[in-house]
Amino acid sequence: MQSYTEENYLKVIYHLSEISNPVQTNAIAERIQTKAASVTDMIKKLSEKELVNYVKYQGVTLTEKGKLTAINIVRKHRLWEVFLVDKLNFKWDEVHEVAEELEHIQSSLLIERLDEFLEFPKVDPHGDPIPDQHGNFAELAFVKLSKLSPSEKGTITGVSEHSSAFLKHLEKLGLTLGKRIEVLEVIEFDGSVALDVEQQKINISREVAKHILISKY
Amino acid sequence: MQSYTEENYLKVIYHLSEISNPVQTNAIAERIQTKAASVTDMIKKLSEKELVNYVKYQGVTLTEKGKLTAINIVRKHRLWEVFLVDKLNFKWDEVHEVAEELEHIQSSLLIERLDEFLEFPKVDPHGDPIPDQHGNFAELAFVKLSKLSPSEKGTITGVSEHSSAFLKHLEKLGLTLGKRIEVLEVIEFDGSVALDVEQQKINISREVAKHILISKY
DNA sequence: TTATTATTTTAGACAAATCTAAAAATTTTA
DNA sequence: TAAAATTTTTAGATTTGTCTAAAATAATAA
Repeated sequence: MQSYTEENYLKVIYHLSEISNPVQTNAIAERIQTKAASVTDMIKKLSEKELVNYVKYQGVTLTEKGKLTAINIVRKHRLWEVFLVDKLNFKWDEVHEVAEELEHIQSSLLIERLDEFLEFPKVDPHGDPIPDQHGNFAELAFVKLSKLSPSEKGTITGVSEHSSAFLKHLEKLGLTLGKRIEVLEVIEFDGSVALDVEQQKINISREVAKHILISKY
Repeated sequence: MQSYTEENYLKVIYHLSEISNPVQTNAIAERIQTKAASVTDMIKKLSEKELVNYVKYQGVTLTEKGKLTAINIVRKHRLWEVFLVDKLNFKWDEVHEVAEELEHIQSSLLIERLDEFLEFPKVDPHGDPIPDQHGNFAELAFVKLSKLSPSEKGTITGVSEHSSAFLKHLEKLGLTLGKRIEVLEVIEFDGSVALDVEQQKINISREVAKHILISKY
């Protein structure tokens, strides 16, 4: 069994390793809001427990065991987010912090019953997939909006950035889950994208486009 | 804001002070599964934060501030128990440990929404009353006999345990529906209760008293 | 390819919560 | 009421997770 803190490190390493692998000490420190020295200490501890592979100065990767633990926390986090939005009427930009706490509750009975109560959801309110109890993700076909070319169409099915600033920005632009979009133009100068959303032409920066997930069907 | 550990101490002191006030160091140590020395340390800390009144060797009482904090944790615990039983089909004897964890989640929005979702329950699955967000308990038609203080009177109007062993025990003691009782004394040692029933003085354990419901009118 | 800069690790310290062992205070018993 | 037993507190140590400052390593630039 891992401590609350250890769980947080594993989760953060899991998320960061989707961007780059192995994960750097400083990247973890920034995400966890702590100092690099503290990260090194914790990494050593996780390494002794065989939850991560660690080579000095080279960064960390999760072991199979560490990855399963991390995915389990992600599962709990996303199920709780569904609960908060579907049952308690939280808005999608209000759920993250509370789910950060709830994800550490230790009871597999609780989480399986919650899954059932929510009718086995496959994605969370941000469109991120929810793994099953064995750590397997359902196959979901989506692409970053920033990867689409002019004239390509699709439906917004998720985001890969969950700060409330970002989510509020999207709401203001009318870019919410389920909306149908078409790419009109990709500006060479800065990579920004011109879109058609419900007959409205809007422009978004490449930074924003990168975090919008599109299903092409 | 209090730590997880501080919250636990406050909650335990709150519950123990219903049996005897002030609360002894050893009583807390036993409940929290720790050593008396550790309790003394924590009590000093809580005292500095003005959450408890502490006199060396005399035990502790909660301050108004400490009591409110404790009641708030009790509120959260009981609301989560209702959720687990009513929504996730937990049995009433499976909920306690999970609720012990859930009660420490910090989000008043969460707890108010949960209250609403559960349709503002007044009692938890064990029949214990759920205080409102200001720490007030609703006046209930029934009170557990174990909650009465010396000299309080009432009429036996129900039980919250239906095993035949328990019911036979009550018959033997003459504690049947409709009988008028008066609490003579609550024994500090084990929380057992001395009663007057039809001019007879009898003693019952706290465990039994907990399952006898009294109407005070 | 050496110098500079950035990143990471080590060493030693600190705060929170706990522990053991011994001392102090209180309560009970004789 | 003095001795014995119990309860509580103190003193000093330990564990977990963190920190600062300095040293080591790696990456980048001249």
